[in-house]
Amino acid sequence: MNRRVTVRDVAAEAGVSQATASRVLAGNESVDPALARKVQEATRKLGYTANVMARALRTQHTGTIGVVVPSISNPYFISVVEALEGVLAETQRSLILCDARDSPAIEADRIALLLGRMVDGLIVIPVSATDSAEALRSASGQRPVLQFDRYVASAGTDFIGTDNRDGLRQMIEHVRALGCESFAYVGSRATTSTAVERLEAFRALASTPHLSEHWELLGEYNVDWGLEAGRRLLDSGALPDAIICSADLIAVGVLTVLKDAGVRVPDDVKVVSYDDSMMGRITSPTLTSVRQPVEEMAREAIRLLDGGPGQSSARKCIFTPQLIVRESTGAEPE
Amino acid sequence: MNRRVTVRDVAAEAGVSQATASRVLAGNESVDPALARKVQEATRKLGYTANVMARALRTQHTGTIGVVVPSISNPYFISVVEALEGVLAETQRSLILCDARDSPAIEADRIALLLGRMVDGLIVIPVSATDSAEALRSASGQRPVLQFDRYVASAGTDFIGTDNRDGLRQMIEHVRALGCESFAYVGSRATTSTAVERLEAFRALASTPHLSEHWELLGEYNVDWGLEAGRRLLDSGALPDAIICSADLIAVGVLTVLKDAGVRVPDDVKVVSYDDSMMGRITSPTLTSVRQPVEEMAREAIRLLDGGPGQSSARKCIFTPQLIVRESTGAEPE
DNA sequence: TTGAAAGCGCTAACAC
DNA sequence: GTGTTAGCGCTTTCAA
Repeated sequence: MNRRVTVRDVAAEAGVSQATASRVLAGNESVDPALARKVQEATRKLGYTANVMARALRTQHTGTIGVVVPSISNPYFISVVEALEGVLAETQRSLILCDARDSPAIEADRIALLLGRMVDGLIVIPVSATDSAEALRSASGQRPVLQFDRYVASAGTDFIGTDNRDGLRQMIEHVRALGCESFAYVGSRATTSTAVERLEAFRALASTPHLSEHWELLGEYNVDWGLEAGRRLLDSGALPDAIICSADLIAVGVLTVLKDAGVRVPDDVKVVSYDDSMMGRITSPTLTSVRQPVEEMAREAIRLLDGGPGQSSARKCIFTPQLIVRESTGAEPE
Repeated sequence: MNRRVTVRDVAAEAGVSQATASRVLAGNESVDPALARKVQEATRKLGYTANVMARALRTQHTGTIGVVVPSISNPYFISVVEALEGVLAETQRSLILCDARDSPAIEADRIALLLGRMVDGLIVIPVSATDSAEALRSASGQRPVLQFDRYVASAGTDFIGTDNRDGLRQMIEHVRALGCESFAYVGSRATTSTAVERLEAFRALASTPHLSEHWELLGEYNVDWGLEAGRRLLDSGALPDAIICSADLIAVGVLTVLKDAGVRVPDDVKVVSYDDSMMGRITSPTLTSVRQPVEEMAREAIRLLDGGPGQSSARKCIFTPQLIVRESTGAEPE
């Protein structure tokens, strides 16, 4: 646990000034090739790596962006992180990740942490449409901030998301085409923009004038809620023709309960879901699910972030998702 | 995007020296209550938050530890991160997470990044038993470093892990008790300590003098490899009585292929796995899997890290895992 | 091209 | 109890 090796050490070893060493390390300044080589060698010999914090203190940027997700155990969020990581790697940058554990307080804390560590920008999937606003707003006063997937209007930051309404439309048209006329919606409580938009779209689309009844079960974005909701559905007596789940995590729970009760999917009831995460490919049956174009969204997110703060007002960029049909609505096993 | 507000600003606003302001902010020094109040007010009025990097540059610690995992999409690693996060939260600390994307080069890079950001310590699940050594060794010269789950002996750091040999013993004894006599092992190539230990244990335990044949399929820790291995098993003609998988991710792939081929688990073949991650609870059938005591391991990890570098030599702390029996070896559906 | 020196925002000696 | 000052490791004027 030796003292860190600093530019000063490198400079001494190479027999040049600190400034020269720094120039060589930066690469872009004009330095005598001979001296440059000496510095390179010293660097290698001493195993020098720059202290990012000290450098950042000076330059005000770090080549890292901070990412805060509501829950690290949601595979959809993980896929977002991986996509962002890929895009950043193209420009030699990296990301540091924090988990808000579904708590606005922890989220605010992590945002402050990242800001204090001088990330060049922040990408946040907000925990709450209301309680996340303040932290986002105050952060956006210091660094470019972009909301991803979920939108908090009052935060006043740029936003990348998808058309949840259209996603729901695709789900419902698909099962209607299969003959379904009654629907249950199993989603999360309306605490996020995605939850609100999906629920409203469901309400608008699920019932037509002359037919179909529908019902709604609202909880959280996790497997346990899916299990619970599945049980309630079963206890209520009659099942709908189709169960519309607002996330794969939830659908997984629902599917499990259905299976245990001997209900056959898709024969007895169809199940459609949202996210198209890895989970939906390992369940039995596999899940028909709405895929969001995560890679493209990630690329656009970094582009916006790099563009600095929105010129005048916050920019919104909405992508169109696409339904992927699998066994839970009757696709043949691959 | 205003200029940051600094202690200097707060001090000026409160009409005291920078040092006094800093003392008040630190809290533990003795300061005239009247002045203290002024500083508090100025802080609030200006919306001051300390710059963690500047502070760290001075104090050499940050209240954050860095965690590097081989792959963020492996739910077992995610469970480790969540456990660590919980333990750190108890002492108002937090963690920043980096994904090595299964590459020793990226891993080295992330370790340097974290070190440059002055984390107080590093917990690493190494990507490779050989290629991760250098980065770990050099990091351990600067900060306390602890290896978790996988061990790189030459790195010379402390280690927290589980007894993989015993895990395998439990798996095999369990299926033997169920009458299985021939086994296939589907694991990852021997590039990590866990892969090596599990494979060796399998070899030592799977064949007894008078009966049973066995075979080995070695690939990666992911679902695709499980799919591939499952296909090979099927193509080879006869199936073993039991398939021993070295990770849930792999078992999930194997199970999928088996299901598609109409092979019944556990009737036709038993499947046992390792990790007891969430995945194993959503597959059909659910997976019998070896659970590692992640919470306790996390707590011990932080304890070791806090204890500073190993007094003399590297400390190793080995926990005992436990087999959880589920449907894939015949447990009744909950 | 190179070096000396200032300063990013903060804390900790050391003086008063 | 409070202020002055040095310096954490780095980059970047400004002179030479």
